[in-house]
This record gives sequence, C-alpha cells and structure tokens, in this order.
Amino acid sequence: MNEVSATPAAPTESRAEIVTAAATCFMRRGYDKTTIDDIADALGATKGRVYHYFRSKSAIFFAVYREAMRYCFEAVEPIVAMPLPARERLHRMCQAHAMVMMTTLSFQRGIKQGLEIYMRGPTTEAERESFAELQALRDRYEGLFRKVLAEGTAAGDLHAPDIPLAGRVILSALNGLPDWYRPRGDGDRIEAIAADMAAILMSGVAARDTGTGPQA
Amino acid sequence: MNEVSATPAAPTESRAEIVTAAATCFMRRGYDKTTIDDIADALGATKGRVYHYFRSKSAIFFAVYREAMRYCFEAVEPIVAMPLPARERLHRMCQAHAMVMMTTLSFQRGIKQGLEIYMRGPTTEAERESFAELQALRDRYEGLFRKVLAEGTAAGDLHAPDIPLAGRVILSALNGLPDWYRPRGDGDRIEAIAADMAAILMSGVAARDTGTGPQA
DNA sequence: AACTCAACATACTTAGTAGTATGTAGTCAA
DNA sequence: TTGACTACATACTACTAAGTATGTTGAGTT
Repeated sequence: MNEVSATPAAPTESRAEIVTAAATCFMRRGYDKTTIDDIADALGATKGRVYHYFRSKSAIFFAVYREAMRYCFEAVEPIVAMPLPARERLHRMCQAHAMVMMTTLSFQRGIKQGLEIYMRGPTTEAERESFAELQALRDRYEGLFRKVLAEGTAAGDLHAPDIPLAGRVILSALNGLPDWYRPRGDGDRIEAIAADMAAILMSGVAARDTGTGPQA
Repeated sequence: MNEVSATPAAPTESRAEIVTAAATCFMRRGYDKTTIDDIADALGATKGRVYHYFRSKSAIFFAVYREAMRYCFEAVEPIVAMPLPARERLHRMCQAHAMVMMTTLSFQRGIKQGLEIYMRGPTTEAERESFAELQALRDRYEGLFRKVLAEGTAAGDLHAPDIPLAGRVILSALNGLPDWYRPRGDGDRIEAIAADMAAILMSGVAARDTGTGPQA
C-alpha cells in the first residue's frame, strides 16, 4: 500500500479550481484574449500553478470542454432511456439541455469560441487527438437527440423527415442560449425560458388551428 | 468640377476585394488566427495595401460584418412588407435567411467568432463606436422577425407568447447553419435545407395528429 | 517635363503572451 | 534530520503579429 501515495485531496481540488477559473475567464474575456496570467490572477496564484497541472493553454480549454459536455450528458442521457413516448422524452431533453446551458453558463459560453479556434487548424499532434476526442463526444451527444427523433418518427408521435437536420436545428437553437441569456436575480425564470424554448421546438411558432388542411 | 477627382473605379474595387479576401480568411482560419499578412497573401499583395484602406484589423472585421448584414437585409427586409399573412411571411423570411447563410457562407462564418471577441471588451473608442453600430444593425434585423411574429400572433395565424424568445430561437437555429453546413457540388440542395429548416421552425418536430386535444 | 498624389511595397519597431527554467517552502517517510 | 518530492512562485526567453515609417511606381495635371 505504500507504492502509490494516498491520493491527497488538495491537488485534485486545485486542478478543478483552475478549470472553473478558466471557464469564468473564457466567458468574460473570450478564449483567445484570456491569458494564462488572467486565469492565475483569478485564483490569486501565478502561472506556475497553472502550468504545474496543465501542459498548455489548449489543455485547459479541453478540460473546460469536457466538463461542459459532462454536465450536458448528466442532464440529458438519463431521459433517453425513460419509459416514455419519444415525443415526451425529446421535450424533456430540450428542456434539460436549455437548463444546463443556463446553470453552467460560464462553461458553455467559454467553449463556443474556443472550439471554433481549434476547429480550423489543430497545430500539434496532441491537440489533434484531444480535438478528435471532443468531436466524438459532441457527435455522441447529438446522437442522443437523433436516436429519440428516429424512434419518435418511427412511432408516429414525432415528425422529422430529415433527422440529422432536425437535430441540428434543435441543438443550434438551444446552444444559442449562452449568446443572449444573462443571469438575473430571480431563480425560476430559467425554467420558464427552458420550457418555452422546448415548446417552440416541439410545436413551432405557427398557430395550430389554421392550416389544418385545405378544406375550402 | 476639378476640386474632387473623378472617382476612379479601381480603389473601390480594391477595397471590396480586401473585404472579400478577409471574409474567406476569417472563415478558414478564424478571425484571431488570421493575420493581416494572410489577407494580403490571399490577394497576392502585402500589408501595405491592406493598411492603405483600413486603419486596423478590427476595421476590416467591421467591414465584413456590415457586408454580411447587408446580404441579410436585402434578402429578408422585402418580405416583411409583402401583402401576405404573417405566417407565410415568417416562413419565407426563415427560408431566405437560411439561404443567405449558405450562399454567403464565408461572410457569415467569419463573423460569428469575431463578434464574440469584440463583445467582451471593445478596447479603443473607435471600436466601441463601430461595435455599437453593428449591434444596432443586428437589433434592427431581429426586429424584423419580432415585428412579423407580433403581427401574426395578433392576427392569430402565429402563436408566440414570448416574442423576443421566439425570435431568438429562430435566429439561433438558422445562424447555426455556418457551423455545420459545408457546400457541395449540387446547387439546389441548399434550397431543400432552407425549406426543411423553415418548416421545422414553423411547425416543430412534434407530429400533428397526436396531442390535438385531451379527447379520451 | 517637372510636380503631385494615390496606391501600393518594403523594412522596421514593439508589445503582449505562451511556454520554460529555475528557485523555494512545506510535508512525509525512514 | 535529512533526503526527496510535491506544489507551487519567480524570472526569463522567444516568438508572433499588429501597427508604423518610409520608399517606389505609375498615372494624371499643367
């Protein structure tokens, strides 16, 4: 039992603190304008601490991204397997995803920019690997929505002729949240927002009673 | 008539060429990773030419943004005043906006990142002004959608309890296009994409025949 | 035919920042 | 108590890229 030192709680916490601080900085100043010193300052520390846990700035970003995706999976994945009609599951998934966007705003917001940056030209080999991993995570996540969309279309309670497209529309709409949502004091407004967005994506903005058929 | 030299066609063209080249570079490498030299190289020119027409890198970005917004307005604004039900106008607006996103992809894509960057902390006074101008443009554009949404909700052929939210959902979904759409050889597939997206936003992904009422 | 000025090209400066190399305080084992 | 190692801090390097200062060329103007 003496071969591996008993895991000290401190370093893991310290690492997590860095990730959280980085997410906050990314949200405020954007990824590229955030310097390592900014992150260190936010912790009341210096570069040394950051580079003790992360090899590069991109490594920090990847950690933030993974965290953000983890939040999404934790909220949405359980819904997929629920014994409910696909329509109801999709509705709840949209709501859950919207909620995550708002409750973990700093993480989600920090990502949007950074991913774009690495999507263009992953420079080093290590970056390329990490990027591929994140891309796979993202694809798997989108796959959850496509799966339910397909099940619902087959069952008849959903209508999505082009499933990949429908998935992209839904996720694009929900992922737009960090662009305009700004937290306020009141706590439950976010649930109303999430519910409203899910309703629009499920039923659209067209009124129901008109256009039900060409019955002149 | 000799006070102002007859406007030579060349400089205006040259300036426009720079904007187009910049948009392409922004799309490929992203805004921040695009250097002035990259833009110059794309033109077979040098820094000198770029800085002859633009004071700074941000000035180039703002020009690209203005172009992109111009494309949007030209496609969507005429539809607003058409003598059609709001529902039909909104449907066409969505389609038109989607089309613009795909046909002017380089412009639209280059923007998404850059705007985020300047949204955080506009440094200089000039940047602040330009940014405010672009923000106003964007607000006015979103206003077009809100206007039609409001008219339709009043008339009863649209259903949008929260009009600002509905507008954001629609535009977020459509603005996600540059993130995943990649042009192919075939020409008219983009029209099918635009039509499908508009249909989803108008009618949602839920099937019509279920849930029409609690008629057990 | 010298003059001017626009439209660039060339060469240089400089600031900001990622990454590195090294120093140091505290801790734990034997 | 001392060695070793972790968890940082401090000091430094190197490079990228925006911006500038200056040179050059060609087309009008008179």
